Amino acid sequence: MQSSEAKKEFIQVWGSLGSSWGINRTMSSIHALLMSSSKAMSTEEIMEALQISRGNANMNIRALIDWGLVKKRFVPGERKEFFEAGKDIWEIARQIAAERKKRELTPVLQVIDDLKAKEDQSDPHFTKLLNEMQEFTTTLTAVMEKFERSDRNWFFKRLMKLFS
Amino acid sequence: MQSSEAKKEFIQVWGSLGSSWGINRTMSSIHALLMSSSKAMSTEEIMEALQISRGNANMNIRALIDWGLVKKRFVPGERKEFFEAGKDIWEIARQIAAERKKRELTPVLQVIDDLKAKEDQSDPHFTKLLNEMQEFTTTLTAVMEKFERSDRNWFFKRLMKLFS
DNA sequence: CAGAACTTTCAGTAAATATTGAAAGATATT
DNA sequence: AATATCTTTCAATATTTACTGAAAGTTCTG
Repeated sequence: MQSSEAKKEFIQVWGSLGSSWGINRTMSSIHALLMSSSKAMSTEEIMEALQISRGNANMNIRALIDWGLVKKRFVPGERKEFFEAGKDIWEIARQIAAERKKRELTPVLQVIDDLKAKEDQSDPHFTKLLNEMQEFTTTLTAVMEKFERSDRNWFFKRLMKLFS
Repeated sequence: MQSSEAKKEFIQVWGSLGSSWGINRTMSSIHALLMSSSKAMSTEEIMEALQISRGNANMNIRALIDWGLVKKRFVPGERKEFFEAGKDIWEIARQIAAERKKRELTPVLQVIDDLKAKEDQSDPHFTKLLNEMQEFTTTLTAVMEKFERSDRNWFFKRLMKLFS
């Protein structure tokens, strides 16, 4: 499958966007490739399309599966695995938000808790900072959980309404 | 000024959080240091506290100023510059959101526009993807702009109401 | 169960990114 | 206007992160 110029550019852009958000370039490129492909692709095809090694392809496909962004797909009569990405953009956003919440927000809440316990109260300014940060993070977590559970459009509808 | 253990840990955690979001570790460490300091600090003091070189300190302080997270502060009788970070966590979040919108969301909208123009319509699936991505990005941009302009208490109140 | 088809791992290497420190550039001071 | 104080720049270097490819591992097939 030879991609159109537009698809290639899309893959490129998505890759660099990912990398500026702390997600490795290859991982987001594979994601873009699979999103823009209408059929599931094998590891070989991905390697070929992006000109990357087998090890790299394999590792990043696994990472995408881990993030819930890509699924294995068994193709009748084929022995090897095929992969496909979910195509609904709101669903993808929800998945990414949920994962980042789990990976980054939850640990931060934990750390703040620990710090508050350690902190000797000698610096009221710092104590206040920790408290506000805890409040902020807790609220943000709640927002993300709501988003995580909301159905496709409910959340953004509410949000837009809130701001209109 | 010798920081407490808790402050040191806070700086450390904030730094690694930043780096997992594509912001360089030193930049977020300096930010954490300044947030947790009740007085403005000079470049020298920052270098000393974080054990970093002058060049590194200077570059990252400039970046923080660029992001609107840190401000110069002239101290009477002192020739050198002092720096201080805003302390209001909602304000900080707003600033970061606004900057990332400007740096990443706006360019993406531009690219999608270009791609839609280039795309030859031969692949309806890809066309649909681009359209949905455009819709999504536009909505997200609108939400962030609202957040950007809203005043602190208003936003917080509305947000809490959404979840009650 | 031997061999083929495919997947995973990981030590070595390459590439990207961040940091240093010394020199050049400013700006103030006498 | 020479000197001192402070800031910025940037080529060299160090560190971190990502990638490769071959070998080991796994699963399927006849």
